[in-house]
Amino acid sequence: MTKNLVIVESPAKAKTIEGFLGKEYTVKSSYGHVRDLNKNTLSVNIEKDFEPEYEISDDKKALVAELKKLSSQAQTIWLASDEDREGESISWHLYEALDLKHKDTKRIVFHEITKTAILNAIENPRDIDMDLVAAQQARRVLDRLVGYELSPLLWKKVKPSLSAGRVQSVAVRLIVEREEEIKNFQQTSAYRITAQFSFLQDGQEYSIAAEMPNRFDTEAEARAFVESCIGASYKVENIEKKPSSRTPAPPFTTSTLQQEAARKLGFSVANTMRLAQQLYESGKITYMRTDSVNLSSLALGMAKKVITENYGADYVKTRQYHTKTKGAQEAHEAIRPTYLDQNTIKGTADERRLYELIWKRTIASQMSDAQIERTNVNIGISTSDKKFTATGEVILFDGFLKVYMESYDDDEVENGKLKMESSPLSTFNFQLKEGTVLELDKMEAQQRFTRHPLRYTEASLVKKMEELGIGRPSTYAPTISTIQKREYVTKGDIKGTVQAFNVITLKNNKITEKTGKENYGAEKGKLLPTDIGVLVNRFLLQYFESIIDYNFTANVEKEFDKISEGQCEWNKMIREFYAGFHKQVVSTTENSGKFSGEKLLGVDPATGKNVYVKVGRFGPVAQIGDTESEEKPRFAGLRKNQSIETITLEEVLKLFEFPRILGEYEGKEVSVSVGRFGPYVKHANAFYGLAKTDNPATIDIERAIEIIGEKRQKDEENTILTFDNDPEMKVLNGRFGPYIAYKKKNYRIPKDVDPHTLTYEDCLKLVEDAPKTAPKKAAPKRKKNS
DNA sequence: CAGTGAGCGAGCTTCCGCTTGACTT
Repeated sequence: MTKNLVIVESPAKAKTIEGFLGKEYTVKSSYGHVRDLNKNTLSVNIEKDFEPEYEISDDKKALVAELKKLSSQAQTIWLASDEDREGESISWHLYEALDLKHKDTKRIVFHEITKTAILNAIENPRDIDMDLVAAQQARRVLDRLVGYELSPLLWKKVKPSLSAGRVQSVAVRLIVEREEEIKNFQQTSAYRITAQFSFLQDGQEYSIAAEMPNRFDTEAEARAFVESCIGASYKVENIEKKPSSRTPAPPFTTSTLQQEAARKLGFSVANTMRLAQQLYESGKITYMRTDSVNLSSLALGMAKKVITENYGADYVKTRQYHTKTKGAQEAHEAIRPTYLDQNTIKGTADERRLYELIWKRTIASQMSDAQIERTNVNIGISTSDKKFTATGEVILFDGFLKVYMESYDDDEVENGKLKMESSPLSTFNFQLKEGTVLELDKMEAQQRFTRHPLRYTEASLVKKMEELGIGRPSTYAPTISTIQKREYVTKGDIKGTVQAFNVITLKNNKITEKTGKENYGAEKGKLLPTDIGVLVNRFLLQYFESIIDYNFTANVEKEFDKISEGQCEWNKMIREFYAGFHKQVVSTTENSGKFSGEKLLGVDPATGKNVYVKVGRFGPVAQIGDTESEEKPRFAGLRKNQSIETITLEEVLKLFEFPRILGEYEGKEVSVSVGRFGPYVKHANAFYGLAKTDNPATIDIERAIEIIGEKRQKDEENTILTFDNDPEMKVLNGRFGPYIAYKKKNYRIPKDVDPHTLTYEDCLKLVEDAPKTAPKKAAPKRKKNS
């Protein structure tokens, strides 16, 4: 029997807090929300002013029962979920689901997990803020209405099982529109003039690299300029020294951690979050889903001590950062090491690398500015008014740079705005004087091409979404996985193209010209829209532009804020939104036809029939013949790397060349075809995948038989046991170790059993005792071919 | 895993945010 029951959201937090409070307190976790709308129905009663129909989530039933028991025995129940909209709602749902009494219930909040903060919270309890709960309810209901009315519309008009939502559909839109921008990009070029100078000082030769601030648009202008420099002399006209400083980046939030881990360590967003979760659960870092850059006073104190000890007092400058992020709720601290005096930890290599990144960023954020002296040198040309400039940076005091420097995305560097920050700091290690005469070693006019904007990476998409205020720290990673699961977007590489550029060189007063070659536009691990993504986006843009408007979330957030301040009723807001939205859903349902993106490619030379490409029930498909005609059209699915946007008639006709019948083997037909999982050989109702080096268009019967033989041998090697009395029962060795295969289903073998010693009866028993697995969802029904 | 796309109709899919394990073929 406990006197006080404290309920927080996360079990790791519960453990820590229990240590701070005496034994009169039991601390439990709700594991996030305990109630939600039913997944299978709309669960919003439109007639009853949008009343939500909540239920205890299946995986929370046991937990709620336990909490209910504990709370009935406790004198006081402290609801200590996070201090934000969702957290307030979690407390209210707990209050409802546990049947708590008002007089026994206290709502407390804290932003940092420190003893002082917790004790202070206990001293200052309040009631549940029902306005904030209403705002969360509005958010929840709006998302449900949008998601559950738009998705079925897509099933009907575009393709089954698709989805749309306030967040994911905007993420897809960003990726689709970036691709369009790239497609419409008009490349131009200009000539950049650089020069290499040298001079003697105290008997030693120094060299300086300089550049002309302006570029020439045409080759003729560039050449004319270079020619005008034949025989010219060069002189330092003035030198400008400017002190400047640089400040460290704020501590990590979820979004900036994902970005830096991608740039510096090459981690995917999901991988970063998995590792961070590990670090959090083992107590090494603070909570990893946060939009706050705030550090507790305890952390600031620790940082000061660590920096002083390691680098000296000069390097300390503690600061409190403030978020600039739209809609930030700041329920937690920034992501930081729990113990700042540990600059490394035990763990896997990746855990260590992520931890060290967090440690450096946190420490650097509390260190002094770097003091820099920037030197600009103007170099005059005797034959021209134009000038060259050379710049150099000297670090006078490194400050935080001793520990950490933030990285930038390539496009930011390209844009030039971050050039100085990101280029390696160059130094003038000599004293230039005004009037120094410089020797020209070489001058070059090089043709430079403008570059299209870069495609999004996972991390740069998260960054963009955060800027737009779309999605939350807990949903960035899942959203990226959803839009890939729906096949709106794939992750892939773009091959660059080789591009020629001209270079005009002036050396020893002689001009030479040559052509260089450069690989342009190669990109790795980028998010690319698929045909389905493009089509769904076009559909939403045509009929529901307001929902995928980049400002939609920001606008409804303003409404939610009004609700949370008690200035507006949540039902009223939803009522007003739903009136227009639902009308549009109904009119689109009734007035629009199938939205398949059908495109007439041309005419099949063999039959004279029309050839189309479109998005069909199973994805992008090519079609020969008209649907309305007497004769049934022929269909062939597009390959993974093909798109209805770019595929040619020729390529489409090739798709219809399969299946190719190769001949006979063991009295059965051998054919080759291309399926969902790539090219395969089919023989006697069995399938054999082709090797990467095999071409299904040219493969012959001999090679096919070879492939069949190889696969059979491999299966043989993976077979541990077979039984004469029942050929359907097999013990096989698979990816996860030995298992039993029986009647097209697989069963586990207990770890302590040697699979080689199993008898037929043992196997049958294991099959029968296997826990009844829920029928695989969405298992496609298949006709038995007798 | 490896088919599919006439039309019909049954029965399925789906949102965003809060949180962790259970479990894999």
